[in-house]
Amino acid sequence: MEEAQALADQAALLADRTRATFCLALLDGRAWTAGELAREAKVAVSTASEQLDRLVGGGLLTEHRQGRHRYLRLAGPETAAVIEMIAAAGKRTDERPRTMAAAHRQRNLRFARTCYDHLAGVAGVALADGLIGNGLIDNHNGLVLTGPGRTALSEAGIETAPDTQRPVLRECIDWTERRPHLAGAIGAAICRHAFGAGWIERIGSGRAVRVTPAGVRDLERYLGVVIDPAERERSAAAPAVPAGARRP
Amino acid sequence: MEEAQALADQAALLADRTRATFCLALLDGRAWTAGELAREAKVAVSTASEQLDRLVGGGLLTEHRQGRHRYLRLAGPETAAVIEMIAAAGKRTDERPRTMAAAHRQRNLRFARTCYDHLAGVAGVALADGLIGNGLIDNHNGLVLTGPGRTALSEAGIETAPDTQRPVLRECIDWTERRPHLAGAIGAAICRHAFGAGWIERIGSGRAVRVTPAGVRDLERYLGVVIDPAERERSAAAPAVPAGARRP
DNA sequence: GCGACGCTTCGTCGGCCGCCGAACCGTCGC
DNA sequence: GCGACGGTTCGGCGGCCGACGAAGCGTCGC
Repeated sequence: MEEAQALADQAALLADRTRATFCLALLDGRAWTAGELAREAKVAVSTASEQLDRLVGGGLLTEHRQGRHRYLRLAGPETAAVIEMIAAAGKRTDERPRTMAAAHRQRNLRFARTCYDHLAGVAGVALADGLIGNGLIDNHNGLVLTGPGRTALSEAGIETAPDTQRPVLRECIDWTERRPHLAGAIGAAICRHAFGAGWIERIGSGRAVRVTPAGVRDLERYLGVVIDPAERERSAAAPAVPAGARRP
Repeated sequence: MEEAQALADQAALLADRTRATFCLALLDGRAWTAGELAREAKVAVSTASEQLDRLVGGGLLTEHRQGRHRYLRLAGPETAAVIEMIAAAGKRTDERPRTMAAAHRQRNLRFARTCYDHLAGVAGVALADGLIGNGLIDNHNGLVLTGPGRTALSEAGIETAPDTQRPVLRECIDWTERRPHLAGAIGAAICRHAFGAGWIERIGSGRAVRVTPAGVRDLERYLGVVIDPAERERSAAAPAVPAGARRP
């Protein structure tokens, strides 16, 4: 009944190419202006303005007006997770890239990217595995930063005091790797610091990032995590995951 | 670009009251016929037939034709998770039930229900917590059934051999409790056996289930898990969870 | 065989929705 | 002040999409 209507309304927010483009762009966790988003989606600013109203009204986006600018960002990490999940569900058919440039772009994206406000991809998963293997993070009862972990992060210059009431550390399933990586306040702090310290930098305007030599060095030095850039070359093909447990 | 189109197409499958009704009904994990679904959504069978084509074509549903019947079910656990996630995202405004009957229904649903093919709700979370506390399930490195756990489940009559290649045991965030419960092949096996052995039974035609006295007894006897039916009375109000980490 | 039944296909209608351009409003810079 | 600029509002257009009924097809039961 009206529960169905609510579900339909919620889904309808993403069921449009223009609005979907907005949300995918905003998945990088940054705030965009209305005009930037209009250009990104190649629509008139008037169109963008109306569609953004709907997304804000539906609770997917939050806005922040400042002067003559209207800044928009995703409402929160859960929103980003929903969008990633639906997008991943549509990726059943792991289509192969058609051109060399596309293959190159896909390889970059698979290797390292931002997932809303934290790190994902092969490198993101490796980081999570490394910190758990090191004992800097304990996964015995949920994910918890250990004493040594807190020390190591502090020494690396990463703030470990949660500034909000969001979960400090939580898993986020990576929908290309199908493995968990680090989200939550700490995950975001690590990502923020990695940008600030030049450990990673964006490739072009998308969500793909590159791990810099300094990043490889400092990640090993401070966190004891080894990221092998050569791994990037091997992150080409999709793992052949069946499209859900089919039943006869 | 076309990634946005794919996302929009995927979301569009759910962005319709009729199709949403179908999917919500199918969340119970059972197979429904096309006619049943048409009646559920109060549309002509011709309409249902067409919409079901789209859902099957989009990969959300699988069909199974037998005689003059067309059985439909959700394509898999991931699909159910996506649907639950979007529905939960729309539930931001935790509206209070208006009538006594609605409050009663909500209480039942919050206490125990099926989440596609496994158990959720307060009871589902309690089951997960209990098995982990008991040491029957180990959560040190993902969720793994321990030796004693395998023995206990066998003695209870629950098959522990995975029959498919789906993850044996995995967490599934419960979107009313915001706590993990047991999904995966084992989670489904437990649920299946709980129905078969009369531990739980459906209330009406929805997803709500009741834990029978026999269920309470056997869950404690075989699995060492205590489910307190009185807890049902306290599962009325929604926990006041903020609608995502808003940013200033 | 025959009707009853479950489902599908087709044609059609109505409404919603996304898009644009034009006009307008507020902000910024000189 | 003025123009430039970002954004919003409004009216209108076009297309898509979901709804239905009627006709048709295959299956089941007698």
